[in-house]
Amino acid sequence: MSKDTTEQEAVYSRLRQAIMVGAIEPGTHLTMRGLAAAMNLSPTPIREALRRLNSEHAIELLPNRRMTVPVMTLGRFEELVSLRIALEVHAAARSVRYISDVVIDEMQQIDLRMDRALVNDDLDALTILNHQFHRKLYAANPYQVAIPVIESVWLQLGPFQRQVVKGINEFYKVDRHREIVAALQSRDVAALMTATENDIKEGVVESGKRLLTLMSEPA
Amino acid sequence: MSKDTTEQEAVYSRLRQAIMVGAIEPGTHLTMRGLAAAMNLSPTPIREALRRLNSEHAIELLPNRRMTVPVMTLGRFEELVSLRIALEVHAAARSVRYISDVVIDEMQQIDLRMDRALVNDDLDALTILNHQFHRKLYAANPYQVAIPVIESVWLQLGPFQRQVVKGINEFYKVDRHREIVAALQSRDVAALMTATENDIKEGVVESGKRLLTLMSEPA
DNA sequence: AGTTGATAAATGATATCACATTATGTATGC
DNA sequence: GCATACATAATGTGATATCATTTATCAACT
Repeated sequence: MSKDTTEQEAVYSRLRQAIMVGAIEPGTHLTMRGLAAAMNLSPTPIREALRRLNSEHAIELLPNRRMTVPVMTLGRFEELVSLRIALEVHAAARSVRYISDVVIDEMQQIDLRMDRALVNDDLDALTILNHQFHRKLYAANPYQVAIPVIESVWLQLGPFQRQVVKGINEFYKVDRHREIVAALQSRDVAALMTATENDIKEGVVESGKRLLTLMSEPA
Repeated sequence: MSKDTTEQEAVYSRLRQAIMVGAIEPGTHLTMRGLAAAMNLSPTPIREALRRLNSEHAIELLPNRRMTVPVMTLGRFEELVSLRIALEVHAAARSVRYISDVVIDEMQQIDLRMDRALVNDDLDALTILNHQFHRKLYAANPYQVAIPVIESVWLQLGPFQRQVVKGINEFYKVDRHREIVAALQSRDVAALMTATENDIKEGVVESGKRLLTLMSEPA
């Protein structure tokens, strides 16, 4: 039995992915023994994975020692989105000088797959591909240190993702991705920054706000 | 026996603090059983703490499964500092509308303690207080989500911190903190942003670059 | 009927144990 | 003398056991 990766790492990736696409509903209680039983493992690797996710603020540790996926509020949502914009605009600008035609081409490939996912109404794939598209750009910078930080923000927006995406699938503008690509081709940093900001804003902000406002009104 | 906090958490905080002030030299090999023996604990809580730190990129996991504090390179350093500036300028701007006289006063108190630490040549205290000063500002924003992200960057700059601070203690301009305070008092966002950027730049950048250049030349 | 109190079940935290992998030190061969 | 092969020690990983705390269940009481 060749163990190239640890169980703990596998559990971590799996849960992380689930949270990132919003597969775990906010407020869900997570128990170590429950997850352990579901994955046929001992509680040990589970607990390690959960703690890592807690360190990244993907999972909340309640005072009772219970763990749950945090619920989104309007204030937190706005902060997370504006942080995401600040981070990604920064990372995009920092990547421009390392951009090559190969990278641009790969980004376009991902964008094409997004079109297909959109047609198939595959919202999880849409989210994952969108992340891939942006990560591809930031990863062009070889000394890059921003991606883990950005992914941490994606993670925290994750639980909310599915609900938001559901509401905006028809409004989603892949056009912004084309603007990003165009800015990269002409190595236009300013255009890239505004395109990135607009992409994030149009992607989630408007409908997210609308959703949260609706949620908080009825009470 | 009232356990208000877990062993794992204590180990995590302790190691994190040590890394943040640069007490652990880059390249040092960390073994779980070694740390466990040193702290009179079983390897279990140690491993959880180390994994959390690894998730935050404070500790590197080598392919041999060995763990170490990563060494700094010039490219990584520049990326980390520019990321730190982007993040803190953003967080500072986002905090202004929540600022009160109480917060400003507390920041000035911290700044005074920094003056004393500077006189006493207590470099670790200087680093910790500097972090406190900035965190106090960002924490004024009640919906704030940037602090964990910023601290993650501090952590990654940490191992390098002691060497840098040693080289710049006499150049360190606490004046910039006064500029930050002045900008807050007049609620001048633009001035706050430039003061924050200058504070970070003057604090570490110049001497850090110099150090890394010297280090990479002889080799 | 609803609330409270006691008991039982479940949970998280840590230590210990067992196993596979990796490192270290020693001796052997060239 | 130096490199290689082997044996031994050390290390990381995960399972199991144990304990304290928390949650759930249910009966008794007002």
